[in-house]
Amino acid sequence: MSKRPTVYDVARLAGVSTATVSFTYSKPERVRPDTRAQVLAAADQIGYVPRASARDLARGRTGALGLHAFDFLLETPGGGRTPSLGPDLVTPDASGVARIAWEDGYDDRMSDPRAFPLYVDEVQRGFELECWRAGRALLLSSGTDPRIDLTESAGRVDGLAVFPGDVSLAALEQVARRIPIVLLSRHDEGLPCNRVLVDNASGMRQVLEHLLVEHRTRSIGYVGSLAVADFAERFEALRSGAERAGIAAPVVLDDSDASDGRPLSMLIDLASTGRLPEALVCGSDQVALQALDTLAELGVDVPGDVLVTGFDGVLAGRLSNPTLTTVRQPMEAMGRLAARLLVDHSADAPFATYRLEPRLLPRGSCGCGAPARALRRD
Amino acid sequence: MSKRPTVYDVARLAGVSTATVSFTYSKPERVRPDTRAQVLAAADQIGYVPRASARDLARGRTGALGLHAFDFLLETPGGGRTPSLGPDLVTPDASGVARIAWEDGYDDRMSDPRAFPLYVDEVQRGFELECWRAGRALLLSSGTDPRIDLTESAGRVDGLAVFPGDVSLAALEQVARRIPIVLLSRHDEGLPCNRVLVDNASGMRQVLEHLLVEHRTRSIGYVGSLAVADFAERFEALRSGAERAGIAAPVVLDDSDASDGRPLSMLIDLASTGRLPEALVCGSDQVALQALDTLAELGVDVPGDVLVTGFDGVLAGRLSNPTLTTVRQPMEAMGRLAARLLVDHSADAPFATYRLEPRLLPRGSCGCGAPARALRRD
DNA sequence: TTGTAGGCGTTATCAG
DNA sequence: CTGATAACGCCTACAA
Repeated sequence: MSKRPTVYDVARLAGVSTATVSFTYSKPERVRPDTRAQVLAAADQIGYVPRASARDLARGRTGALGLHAFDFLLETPGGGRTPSLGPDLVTPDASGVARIAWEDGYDDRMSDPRAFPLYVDEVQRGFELECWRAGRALLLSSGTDPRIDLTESAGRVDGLAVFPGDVSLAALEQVARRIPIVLLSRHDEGLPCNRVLVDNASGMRQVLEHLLVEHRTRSIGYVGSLAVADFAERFEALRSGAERAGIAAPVVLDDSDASDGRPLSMLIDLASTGRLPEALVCGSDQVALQALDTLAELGVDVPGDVLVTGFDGVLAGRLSNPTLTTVRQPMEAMGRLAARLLVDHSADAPFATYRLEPRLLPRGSCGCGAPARALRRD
Repeated sequence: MSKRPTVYDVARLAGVSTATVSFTYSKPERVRPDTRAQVLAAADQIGYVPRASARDLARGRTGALGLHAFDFLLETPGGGRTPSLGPDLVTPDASGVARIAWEDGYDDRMSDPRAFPLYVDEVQRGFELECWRAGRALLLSSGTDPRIDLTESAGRVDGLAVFPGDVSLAALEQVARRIPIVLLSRHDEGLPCNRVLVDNASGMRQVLEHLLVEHRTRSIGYVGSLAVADFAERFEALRSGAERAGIAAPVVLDDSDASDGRPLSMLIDLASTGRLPEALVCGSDQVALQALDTLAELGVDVPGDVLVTGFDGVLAGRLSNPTLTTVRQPMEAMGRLAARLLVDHSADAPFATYRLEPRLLPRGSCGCGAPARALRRD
């Protein structure tokens, strides 16, 4: 009795059978009101809380949806997401109260738009909202061990959305055989599942056209890694677009090796030798913001000396100086769509790729700063 | 065989017993390497994914931590969190590709700093980070039915953090008897659990002192509801502070009834009859930003005609015009602390209340706009 | 190191 | 509407 109470305990106390107890929780309408009241009272009295694991086991499904990311450290080299510790746990005083103050700057560091919200956070939010709508619980997971962790979370949910990251195709294939999967911004071929991704080529075309038409740009540099699939697509669109427009192929400033300290060394080289192109098209907002910092330190004026554009549309781009011209991905919509595909999943529906349209947001870093009141409407 | 494979299937195929299969996953070191390889190969072949519900049931715990919120609609009346639908699911074409474009303004609405990230989001982020650190999965849940939903999620996790909202004390008490609970910004008395909250009084004292000393304010209005515990604490601190300072008691502009359409009718009244106090101290950033909007529409200049302050420190306060003077809660730290208390929980440790120190951030809405470059450093 | 068998707490089935 | 009982899939002594 002093152990965790079960349906049996409740049933005995309420003078009913376990089935009645079960129904009381899962199908209230199928049990007489006063019986129900008795059961609830009994449950209350002995502190009964139904165990989901038992229910899920019996039912054969969990009712939860999952969103799996991989170690953030891998995703944002040098980024601010490293899970650093807060202050040590203070011992409460006699009255059970602990006051915690912070060393100067702690909460500033902890509330940095450059670290949050990022792309994944906005997608995640969309996923959350759609889960609430569907009345589904949401299991968030993240892992460094690509094998174990993915399988782990897969075993807990009825459907799983997966962010880009270092996971073995084999593991994904395995999981995809048991539950529906949605790939977010991943281009892995041959997996039996739905995909939600953004039309990178369209986004880049919008950037290029804007630069060519509005700013008469004739020379372009691309800043960013080429290793990630999304980035590679973006660069390729830029390259082929430049070719089509008859301007020089974009110089590539790859920063993928610069994970810490002073990144963007190639940018520094070009800037200090006066060989900067007229515009720097960056593979992501994060890189673009770094570039803005670097250029500012070098005394290069943006957009006066060089135009800069990003990709993603994170909030930090509205707080930089100058504000960042960028391509906004419909991040929340991507998350919503992913969740919806999982919720509505039917075994026989064919898999599809959903390619969402991004949109150019001209702002200060290309000299198209919006008027003042646009602060609120963007 | 066409059904979901289980340990038995794997065991049979690998020519071992189910115990060996189990060990292969949970205690790899206790099984001979080649046996292990065989088991994994067999699992791979038939697409075996261990079911967490069965494991959790057998083990008696889930390994996951939970964060429970209540219906957002209740929390942010008239706010932008209403889970509205995205566009309808487009049918993919023959090649399995669906292109989705958006009506104008859709993604603007969907990416509004006034709706995200809010207080809860930043706390949640801290909680997430700490979960990753501890290698725990995180179950996010939200519910309208305060009774069922809370119990539901409680049944799935080893520990639960609870946001403020409409939940019956009885339900919380029930759950607290089975698993450790941490209350976030909740002041419910008498529950056997830890609490993490912010020192509202300290925050308000900082605001008041700033207004009195730096701006020589002599008359103050309080804007916001008094129904929520946090808000009530803030108002009380303001009231008693004003009394101590020998200035008039703050006028209360309660907006709790104005859930839609034109809120802040009292503010409009005062403004249009020229009876505005010198400073409007708001109970939250959200209310403060609404006040800023309303005042702008009325042609009242901030901070010229009236000073405005908020409370929370959400990102939107840096994007408003003028930027919002506010008190920042260490939101991420609160989330981290909550998770940590759950992870480190030991049955015999006494419960405590952790009261974190917030900090004043003087900005434009009280005429203390930071210098330009502070955009990045705040 | 590996196999056997009982138990974890609920749900579902099928009578009554 | 309620009661008995067999799954559900895995873990873990205990034995071999």
